[in-house]
Amino acid sequence: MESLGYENPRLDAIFGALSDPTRRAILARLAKGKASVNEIAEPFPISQPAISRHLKVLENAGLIAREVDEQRRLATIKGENLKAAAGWIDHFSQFWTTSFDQLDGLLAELQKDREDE
Amino acid sequence: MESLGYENPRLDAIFGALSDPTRRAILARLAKGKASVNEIAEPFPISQPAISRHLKVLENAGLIAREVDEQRRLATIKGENLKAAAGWIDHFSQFWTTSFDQLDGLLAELQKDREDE
DNA sequence: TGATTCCATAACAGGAACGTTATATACATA
DNA sequence: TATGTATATAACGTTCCTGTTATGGAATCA
Repeated sequence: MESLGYENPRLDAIFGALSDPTRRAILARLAKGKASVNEIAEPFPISQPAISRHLKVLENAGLIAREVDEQRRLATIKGENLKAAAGWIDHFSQFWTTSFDQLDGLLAELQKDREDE
Repeated sequence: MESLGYENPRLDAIFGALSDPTRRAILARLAKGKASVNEIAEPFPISQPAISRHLKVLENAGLIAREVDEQRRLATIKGENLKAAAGWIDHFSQFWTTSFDQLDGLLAELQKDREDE
């Protein structure tokens, strides 16, 4: 099962990628379908190299995949790693929405995850 | 309804706060209940001022609240803003449902929680 | 009062992040 | 072949982030 221990570089990268408004907007754009770098860059007031680097950050976080189409590089959304982020949040959100009775079980689960590392 | 536009400083702060493993661990600790700064700092190999600053980052992101108890400053989890992050992810996850199969139920639950507010 | 505990803030250093412009590379086309 | 288009990378500067040590303030206790 998914690790939820102290250190988790994958979550670092995912949340770090999501913390930038340009990158969130890029993901929003890609949610409508794959797009080339220039198509992605068009609405933003920053340079093309800056966009290329944002794309690399998203790629390193596993949030997008890239493919080659002639001289263009198309980017597509990759949902799996975003699921990891949603899963982390959801996991903890349970602590604030469930009764204290169930808290112990959830805590035991967390503890187990940490020990799995 | 919640804004999902290009810029959203609140999401910047929330995702930025979550991108650090120490801060995620602090939230995990606080999920077990309120704690003082020293109690929070105890398991970490970093100095108390460093912990104090992490707490300030979490507070600025609206992820924790603080209260005074004699000479101690207790911190508690504050779920609302974390739901904003979950909501952002959830919103876009609609487009990638293929890879979100097993999370659908949980996300629906989250959605319900948000509507209850 | 004086000492101790708990926590915050200031000042600083090292490195990461994000932007820029300039340039290189690869493919497409005339 | 020469040229234009699409994208990546290099080099650089500025700002932000995270840690440190030193210190200050408030509450507690001897």
